Amino acid sequence: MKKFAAISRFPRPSPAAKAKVRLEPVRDAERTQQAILAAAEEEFADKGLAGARVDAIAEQSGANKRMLYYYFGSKEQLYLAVLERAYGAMRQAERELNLLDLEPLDAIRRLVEFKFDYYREYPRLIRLLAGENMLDASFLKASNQLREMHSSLGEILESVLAAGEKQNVVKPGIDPVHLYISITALSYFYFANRATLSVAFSRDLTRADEINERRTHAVQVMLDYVRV
Amino acid sequence: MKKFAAISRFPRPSPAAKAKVRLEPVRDAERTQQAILAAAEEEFADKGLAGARVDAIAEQSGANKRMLYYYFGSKEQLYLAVLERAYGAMRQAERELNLLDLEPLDAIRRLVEFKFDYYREYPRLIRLLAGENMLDASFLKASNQLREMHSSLGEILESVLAAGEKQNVVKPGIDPVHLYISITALSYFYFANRATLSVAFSRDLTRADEINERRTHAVQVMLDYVRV
Amino acid sequence: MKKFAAISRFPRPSPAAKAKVRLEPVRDAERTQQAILAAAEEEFADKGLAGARVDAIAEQSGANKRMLYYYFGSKEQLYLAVLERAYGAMRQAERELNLLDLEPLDAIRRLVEFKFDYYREYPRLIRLLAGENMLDASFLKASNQLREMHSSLGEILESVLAAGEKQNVVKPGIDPVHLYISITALSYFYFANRATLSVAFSRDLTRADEINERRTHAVQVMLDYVRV
Amino acid sequence: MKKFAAISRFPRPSPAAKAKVRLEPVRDAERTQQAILAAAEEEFADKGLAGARVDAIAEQSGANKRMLYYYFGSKEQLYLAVLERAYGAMRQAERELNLLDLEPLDAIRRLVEFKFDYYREYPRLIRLLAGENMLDASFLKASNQLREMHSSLGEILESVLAAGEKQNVVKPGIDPVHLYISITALSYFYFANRATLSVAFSRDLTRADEINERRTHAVQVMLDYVRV
DNA sequence: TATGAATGAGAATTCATTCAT
DNA sequence: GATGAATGAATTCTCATTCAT
Repeated sequence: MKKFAAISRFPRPSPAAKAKVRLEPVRDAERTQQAILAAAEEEFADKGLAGARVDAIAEQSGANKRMLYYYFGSKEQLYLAVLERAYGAMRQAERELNLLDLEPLDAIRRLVEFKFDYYREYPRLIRLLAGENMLDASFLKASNQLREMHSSLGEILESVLAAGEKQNVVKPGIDPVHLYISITALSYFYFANRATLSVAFSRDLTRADEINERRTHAVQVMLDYVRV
Repeated sequence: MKKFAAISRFPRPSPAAKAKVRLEPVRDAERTQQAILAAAEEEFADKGLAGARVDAIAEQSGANKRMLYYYFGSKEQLYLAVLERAYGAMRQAERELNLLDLEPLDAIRRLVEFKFDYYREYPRLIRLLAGENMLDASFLKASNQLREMHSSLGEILESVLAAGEKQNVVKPGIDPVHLYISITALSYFYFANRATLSVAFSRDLTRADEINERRTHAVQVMLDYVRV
Repeated sequence: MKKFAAISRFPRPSPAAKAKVRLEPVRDAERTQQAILAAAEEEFADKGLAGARVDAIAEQSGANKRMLYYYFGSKEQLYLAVLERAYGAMRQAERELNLLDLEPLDAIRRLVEFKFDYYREYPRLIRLLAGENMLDASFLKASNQLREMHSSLGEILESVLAAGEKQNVVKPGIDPVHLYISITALSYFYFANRATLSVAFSRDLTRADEINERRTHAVQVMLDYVRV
Repeated sequence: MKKFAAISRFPRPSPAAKAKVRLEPVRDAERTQQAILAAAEEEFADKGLAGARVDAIAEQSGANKRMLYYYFGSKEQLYLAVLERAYGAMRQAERELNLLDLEPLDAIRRLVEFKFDYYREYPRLIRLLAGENMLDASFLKASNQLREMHSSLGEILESVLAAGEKQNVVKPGIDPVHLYISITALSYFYFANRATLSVAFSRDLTRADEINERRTHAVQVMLDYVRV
């Protein structure tokens, strides 16, 4: 008897699928696709594109392997679908931050915390991005959908910094792109490399108190940098 | 039991291997092993453990595929040997920094610059580490050699910070481990994710002037953070 | 849906397979498995576990090599399946002998003849057992299925001997296990070692008249032993 | 520092080799060959021709792998050499039995006991023979040396039986070849199949008391058969 | 006579993908 | 839409044997 995998809360299944009554898992296109995507996300995040196994995804999703090709065409296209969904969800969340409504320093703090919290709650994204970087972002580059998803944060941060300068609370000359990269780096690197770092420092960096301490640290570093 | 001669600052493939020139069949165990290691480092850095191809390593190294098993036992053991060499070389280089001989703020700057320069010159290390993190550092954890290679930088940074506090040039209460992680993050993330970042910001982050700007930025961020 | 009829007394390769005729690609799991088992039995009996070639089994069975792993997992597990089938069939045949319905001496004679005839008709079993003995019965020992297939003949022979003693036609004190071993030995050794024996005695022991003579001899030896 | 493997007591090294003072194991042709033969005998007995590993033999013998080819030419020729040595030693031992000097029934008993004891003390021979039988005695057949080593026991047993008949202690009409085969079978099968038999009867047939009981049983069976 | 490095032909196993129903 | 069987091209690994010293 087949079971569908739990579906990640981040890239949510469409409301339609969600509203469906859970009956026998037969002949429900939307639901099958979501189950495959969820299983694929896990597998690709865990093993990378090369290490992922189509068989594992099929089994984990509860769908027949043939369905995977039916809906997505190939392993690579499935990988792309996963990437688009996860990456798109993050970009969407960023867009909903409304940083321009905040005081400049609050906006910086908000962004740092958002990045940190997002990665903490959705570590698969980090692994997907790490894998994609090992592929030189070749799928990101090839994706029409994702090419159009430029981070708008560059421009938004530019406005934030400009406002801060005008209010004399932010030092002048900060490159918004490098600022964004650093904000992301402080969280991403921590979550991406917890494994090797824990070994290197003989200190369990996966504990909740360590994580909270890191969050405070990241905010502090970035605020110290932007403040006048 | 084999021992390697002193390892050059970055283990790099010999020019011969790089040009895919077949080694003349000199029966030189050391040379063959080095050629295999060099080729393997490149392949594993490029493709990760799962994506790497033993055949490709053999061909690239100019050695017979059988030699790879003769000397290293299996693909995974070869991967471990590569990791140990690359990781060990970095730790060794860190040890030679002699940060304690510098003024506290100079030491911080020196460390940021060192990390940045090391990754810039040896990007394969980043890719190896990224791959290893996707494996949850399972090989790092399993390696006796590497387990003993705890970064000594935790303690060294602690001394640097203490000295800085005493001289009243460093703010109190900084956690040396998180400081080290942030220093590393600012460089690592940049080099590791240049590919996706360049897409996201439509800006070629691989150009030399961008890289230099990044270096300056990283130093600034960390100094702003530690300064009193 | 195709199904094979009850399996003939000795699992033997279908004539089709024997003639190396490619099965038409009917998608019939049961049939494919049986074809693989039959081909594997022949190969393992011929060459032993180490000498058998997975490629040869695949070709002989008419199935794709991949199917072999699909259904049996590995060469060793396939070997085990073959062993279980062949060994189980013999134990089953033994169980159907109903020795207790016969007069004691008739029962002994019946058992000797049965063993002899079984090995004569199914020489692959001898070769499988010889191979398995060279592996110290490691697969027999590891098989849950086979562990439970203790020969019941120990107890049955015990009853036969007891009845014979009571009737004063069998001498007392005979160990049923050693009796069984000897009965088996006289047939097994002959068929297993015909090759070397024929050389040693410059006498073709594979001829039908030699075989019949041997059968008579074996019966005589065992009856002379048990008779009072 | 290399060590030579212990050399089996059955096929003994030549006296010359034996008299050598044990110095460093360099450049002693005879000794190297004996070490290789001893290691090969163990490996071939354990694994069969197909399962045996040339590397294992070389390592176990303490000799360089190249030496193995230097002295024996190939894996198969080495196997043959092992077979010839082991088989020849048994035939030689048989020849030294001098059965004709004994009373007929004593001669039979002597032969049964000899076979039993020889296999007990030299179980590798059983495994070598079992392996060779799986190869259809192809090496025995091909060996000039072994072809000439017909068992003389056929003729000797014929004389023994004739004498027994004349003395009226042996029943007439016994085929000496089948008698010899049965005598061998009762011991060989027991030692060859102890592994599977122990499993089948849940009884440890490798214990010393079991073995002694078996010896008595074998003598009894054969004497009951030949006696008038 | 001895040694360790090297080789190429296989052998087992894996994997993404397609077919027949 | 869905399923399980089937496929062939890789892919890792093994092995007997030979070469250079």
